[in-house]
Amino acid sequence: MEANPLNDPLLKGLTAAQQSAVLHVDGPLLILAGPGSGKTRVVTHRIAHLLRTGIGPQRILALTFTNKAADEMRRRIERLAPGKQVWMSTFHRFCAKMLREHARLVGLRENFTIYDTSDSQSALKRTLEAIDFDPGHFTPQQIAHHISWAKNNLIPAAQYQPRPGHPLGAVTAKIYPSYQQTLLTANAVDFDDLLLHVAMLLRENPEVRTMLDARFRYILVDEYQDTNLAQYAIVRALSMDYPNLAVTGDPDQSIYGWRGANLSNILEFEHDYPDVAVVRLEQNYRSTKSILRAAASLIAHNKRRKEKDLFTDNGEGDPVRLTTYVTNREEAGAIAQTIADALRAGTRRPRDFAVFYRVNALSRTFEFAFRDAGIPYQIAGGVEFFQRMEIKDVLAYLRLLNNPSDDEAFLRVVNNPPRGIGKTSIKRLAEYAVPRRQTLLEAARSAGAVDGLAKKAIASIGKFVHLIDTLAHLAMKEIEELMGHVLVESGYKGHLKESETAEDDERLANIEELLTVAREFDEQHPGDGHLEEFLEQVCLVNDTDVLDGEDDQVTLMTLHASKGLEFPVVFLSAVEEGLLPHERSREHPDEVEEERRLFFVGMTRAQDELHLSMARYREFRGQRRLTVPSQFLMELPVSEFERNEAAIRVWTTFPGEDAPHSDKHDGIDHAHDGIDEHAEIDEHGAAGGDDAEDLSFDVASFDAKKPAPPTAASDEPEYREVGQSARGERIFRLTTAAELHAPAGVQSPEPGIAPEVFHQGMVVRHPDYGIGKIMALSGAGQRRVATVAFPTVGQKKFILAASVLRPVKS
DNA sequence: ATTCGCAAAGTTTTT
DNA sequence: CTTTGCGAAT
Repeated sequence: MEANPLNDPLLKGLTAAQQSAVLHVDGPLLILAGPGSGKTRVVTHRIAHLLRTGIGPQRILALTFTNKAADEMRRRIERLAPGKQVWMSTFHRFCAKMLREHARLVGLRENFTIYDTSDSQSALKRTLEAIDFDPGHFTPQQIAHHISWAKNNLIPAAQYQPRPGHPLGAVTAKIYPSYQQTLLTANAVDFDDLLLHVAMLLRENPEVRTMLDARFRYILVDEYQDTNLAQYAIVRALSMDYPNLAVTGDPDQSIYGWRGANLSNILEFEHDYPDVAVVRLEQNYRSTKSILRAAASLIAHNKRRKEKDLFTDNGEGDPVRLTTYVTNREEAGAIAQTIADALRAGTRRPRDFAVFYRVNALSRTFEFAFRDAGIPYQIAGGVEFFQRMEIKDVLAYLRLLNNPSDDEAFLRVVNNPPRGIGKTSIKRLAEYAVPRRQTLLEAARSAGAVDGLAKKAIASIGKFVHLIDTLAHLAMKEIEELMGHVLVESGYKGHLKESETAEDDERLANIEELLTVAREFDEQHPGDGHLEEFLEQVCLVNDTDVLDGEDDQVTLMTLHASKGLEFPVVFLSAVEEGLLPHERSREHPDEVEEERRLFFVGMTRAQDELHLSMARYREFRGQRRLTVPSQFLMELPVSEFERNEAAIRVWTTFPGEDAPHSDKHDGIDHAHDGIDEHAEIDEHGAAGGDDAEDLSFDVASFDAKKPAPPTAASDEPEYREVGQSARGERIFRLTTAAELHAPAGVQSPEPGIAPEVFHQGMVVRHPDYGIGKIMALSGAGQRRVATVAFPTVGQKKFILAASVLRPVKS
């Protein structure tokens, strides 16, 4: 080992903190790594360091959450220490391997099938039917989710106890054991079982635990903040005799609490391993100072965290931009326009940009905008290849060959293509199989003995069984060849070819694609008999792994999907109450903290430019809604942002001229609406706000369109005349929903709250401006006036007796 | 066995 | 506005 860091390629260019992590060999290690802090570099260099101290590669295990992360790590290790085969994989893949070795210990056979989410759901529904249980108003999905929760929390079916007074728990208690039996009969596991079985196996078989603990002397866990209790137990069990456990993570980036990730695992790591070495990586190499400052300011509002001092030597950069658009279409259009301009100017390429949103449903507007603007884009997480019907069908044949007990696979293929085995016949088979704890294929073999089966059905079933047996002889062949036989001999391909629809043509193309996947697998796994491996490979893979910087396109994705990535320019859209934080988190403070972390993750993806935006009116689920700015905006240093407020716009016309049209396609060139063309008006019609003095007029943007006739009850925003300027021009502004829904002249749908309720420093909510803080109060009684600071629009004055301000409980 | 129509519900989703 | 699931109808 080299002593001088300057000459050591593994230490060169690293900070003292990073070096200490790289050089750490024995004992527990906690690396608290802020966003963009060079974590992957530290981790890979540390593994390379372990290797060169003479530790065998087979003694090292690195666990990640995604295939992508594992692949990236493997790639970098290969560069640092060529030829060393360190075991790097996802938790689930690792557990699948362990479980194959010890399947018998949990009542499985080593050729078990891994059910994906839809297989599991279908198995659950089948179980409900089989035990003839009516879950009342609970959906199978809710029950599945709750079973998943139990598994993530290390509660096996036998130990599940419903909490008193919890109806869903009571229902789950009835179904969970039966569902497990269904899986066991099918020699199958769901995703959660992979972890649960291994955790239980380690707990109940000390000799196995001891052996594996000794086998994996050096364990490394990435994204430790996202581990759930089962993963925690597994890691813990493997690090008792050899507690050389290194975990990396950032409590501030934990965004999978809703899936059972337990933030306590990382927060309490020092408690679990008292002699832990803690390394904090707080220097950020990714973002500008202004971006980092904003992100740090936001996350500081979380309670459950470890204080971190993020800093960077990078430049100050452009200020973070916060823009309020009138509608989501304008938001998307303006973002597309901004990108198009940069592309035209040649300063950026498409792959430099990313657009984030909280929910997938918001992607649509962007798709249209990008298509219109002719900007190449890709969306993370569309309809996934391996979820397609035809792919699942073909794979189901292979699954059934590998594991004849796989009932889900049987059901999928038994009458596909149609061979005259209808619903009734299948029902009879199931009725025969379930009480005997037989698999459906076993029952099919004794079809003659099954009550109530028609002669024709018995013959068809016999033919199907024969087909499977014939194909089973080929199961040891290479995957591509096997798949070819399946496609032809099952008649699946022929059935698709017969039909002439474009849809089926596409399916055939997808099947060709699957054959290519098989061919590639064969090339990587020379020789026969890798069917099980192939199936495991394809069911533990996610197509978003394919999505990376290969293509030069703008990337559209959810905030969740953005974790671990970085982009020069990030647009973070729809920063609105109900979306960020999401509606469903409102009740629980913990969940609001997770939403804040989600926002933090999104912001810290940006290298050079961060653009936050919101729309005053958002079309969502077919409805146009007035939005409220996100409460998180209050926690950002908005005073140093570049703010563009386009929400409440003032148009003026000279006497005799027409007012602007309120239709969205009104001919007004919104793309050119800038801050200096508009000013704000408070609800009393008086100019106010920071920019009031700069009120300027935009006569040029009017065309000859007629103003919309005032309609009584409409959700459409419209332009209303609100007064005259000193020069006699008519002033219009876009109405707010509060006005639209209230009779004219009435400001508030409900009477004002007694003015004396308000006090300085109180947090209040305004229907248009969102959440703000009372900065000052003056006057008394009916004339009492509050000065309120809002994150998006600055300070506003309100006569309390008449205003729609409401105190916010906090 | 497919197709049609209507009702209901619609965070996020590494595996 | 979608997508999805179920039941009825061809």
